[in-house]
Amino acid sequence: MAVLELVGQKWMLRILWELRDAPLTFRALRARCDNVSPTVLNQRLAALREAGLVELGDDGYEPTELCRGLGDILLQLTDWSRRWEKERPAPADED
Amino acid sequence: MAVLELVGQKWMLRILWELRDAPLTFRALRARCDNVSPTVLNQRLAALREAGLVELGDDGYEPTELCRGLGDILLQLTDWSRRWEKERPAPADED
DNA sequence: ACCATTTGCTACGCTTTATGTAGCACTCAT
DNA sequence: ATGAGTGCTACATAAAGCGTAGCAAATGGT
Repeated sequence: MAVLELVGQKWMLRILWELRDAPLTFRALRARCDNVSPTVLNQRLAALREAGLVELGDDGYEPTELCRGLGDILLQLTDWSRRWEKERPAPADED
Repeated sequence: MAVLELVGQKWMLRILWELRDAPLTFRALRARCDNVSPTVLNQRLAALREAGLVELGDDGYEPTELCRGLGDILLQLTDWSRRWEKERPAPADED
């Protein structure tokens, strides 16, 4: 299950999520991702580009056709997330 | 998108994936996850339990009802993964 | 040509997180 | 009591991430 290793890395899901509907420049994407350090962002984008999931176009980074299916799944994930946040036990205060 | 932070942590997707159809003991789960260090596994399981997604039953750790929907999404993710592995550009050799 | 702005991206020192091994406390069967 | 299984923790080391600063190239304005 190679995708779990790729997409299970920190920031990966977030990055793909932020690119879901419009291209973003490196800096804009960084801003969307809570100003993740450019070092990590670059590493992730490099991995995503090598995997053929993201490409750098004229308007910034955008998901490739290959990535569309993943986008749908991410949408379902966030749908599920909303339901989960309503039903989950503890309101997520840390200790 | 709180779920992205929870589930985007290292090993999280893998853990949920390994628990997809049968309960696993702490040690068995650890073995399935490439012998991830017990420190991290315990941290992740604690987070998943606090989130109400996983519980410790008589036969080991298992996803809760709340988690079922997520399981379906994970299945789709692995479906997508199989397609992706056929069509992706580089055969994933590291450098 | 010159300057300011924006682009993608890298370098560096520091903190956080993960790893790997060992082992504790507990339960249960023998 | 012994041995094997359980969940989980401690500790030192290695890896990953963070935050800030800044570089080189491209763009637009004067």
